[in-house]
Amino acid sequence: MPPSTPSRVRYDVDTLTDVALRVFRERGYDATSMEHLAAAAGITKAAFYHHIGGKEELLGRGFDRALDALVNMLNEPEATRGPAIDRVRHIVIRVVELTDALLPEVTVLLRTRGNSEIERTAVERRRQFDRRVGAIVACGQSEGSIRSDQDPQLVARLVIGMANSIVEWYQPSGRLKPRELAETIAELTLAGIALYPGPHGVA
Amino acid sequence: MPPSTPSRVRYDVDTLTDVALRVFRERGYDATSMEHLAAAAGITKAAFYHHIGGKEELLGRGFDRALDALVNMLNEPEATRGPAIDRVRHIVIRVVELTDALLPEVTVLLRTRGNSEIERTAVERRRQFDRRVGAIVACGQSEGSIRSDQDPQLVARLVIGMANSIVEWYQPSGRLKPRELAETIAELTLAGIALYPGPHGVA
DNA sequence: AGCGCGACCGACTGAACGGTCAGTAAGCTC
DNA sequence: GAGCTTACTGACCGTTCAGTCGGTCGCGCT
Repeated sequence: MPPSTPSRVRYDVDTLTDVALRVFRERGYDATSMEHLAAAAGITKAAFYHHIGGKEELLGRGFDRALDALVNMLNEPEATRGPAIDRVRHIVIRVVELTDALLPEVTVLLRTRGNSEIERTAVERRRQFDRRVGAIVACGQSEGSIRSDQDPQLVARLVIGMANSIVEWYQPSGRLKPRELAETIAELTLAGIALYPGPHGVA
Repeated sequence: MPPSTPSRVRYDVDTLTDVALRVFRERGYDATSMEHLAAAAGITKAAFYHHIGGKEELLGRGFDRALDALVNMLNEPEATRGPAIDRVRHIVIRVVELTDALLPEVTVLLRTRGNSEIERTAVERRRQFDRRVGAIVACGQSEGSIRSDQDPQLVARLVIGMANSIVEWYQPSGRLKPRELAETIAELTLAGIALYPGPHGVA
């Protein structure tokens, strides 16, 4: 038998983490049993435990994947140099792209309630991400590229909140291409939906 | 003993539903046991079952509270008459206000994954809500009050998504008043965050 | 005073949970 | 082909879950 068709499919930690996060995204972490994961992977529950330390380790690996990608993105040159409004635009686009690439990981991260130590750590890292974006918004306000009539931290939360909200309905296999979606969200974030900015709004 | 200080606190279905939804919001529905609910209410688990039919009934009551409020809101005169851009603005503000007033209910609704029949029904009702908002956006595009370079259903999802995202961090007891928050979100939705709309964006 | 009833409790049940373990089969090495 | 390692299985463990049940308490009514 050629080595391209092995007699038995082999699994490793990363592959099983992929499977687990896909199921976590569909059913939610708490509603997913190890039997669900085993069935989705095509092996027994005990075989799962041969590769991983426990259910929560799978969750932690998902958190790390998502948070590492998000934090690394904030260190990209386009997110650290230039006018703050352009940096915010880049961040919004990259958040959407990363969500497309790591949809299960990001979805699970966003749904976490902080019920365990590992979840609370992830929530705290995510808060730090929001705070860094808030600092960039504040920078843009003193620069004059971003409107100064709103709290910068609140603006950051809302902008990131809109970008994050796509996990509720977005399907990578759908017709809507991630690039188009990212551009749309960046455009709405920066310019809003109104055609004539005159008569609407408060200020 | 005066009737104002009864020897035993009495509970009814609505009070217990309040307690349950508060805990569901903090821990998540699946991670919440009936013992958690009983402890939060100050009674035993068996006493809880004296008033309600089961755990899922509490969830269903939360769904109904949130969805009834949201759908009724769409039938308010300010959401059915006038320029579509003003109707969208009103809807955004009311969504924030309702989220403030029914924070546990709305949060639990938004986190639902559709694992049971009652959850799937709620998800479907929520989709119908989004679709009705999408129709109003489309109306505004043909009216000329909303920009026509984006898919109306996508715009609706994103606008509602931003408003919904506040459940992740908003606390009704905090310094930020719901009215101010609602105005900020409506303003960002309509006009965006950029100060000079010229050099930024794609189109 | 005594009765009835709704509210409530402690103790329980069967099922499902996360996780363990002894054992097996396949592949590699010498 | 003996011996070892890795991947995996089926049966099982203790715990926790949603939900049940027989009985008790206290209030209102007569």
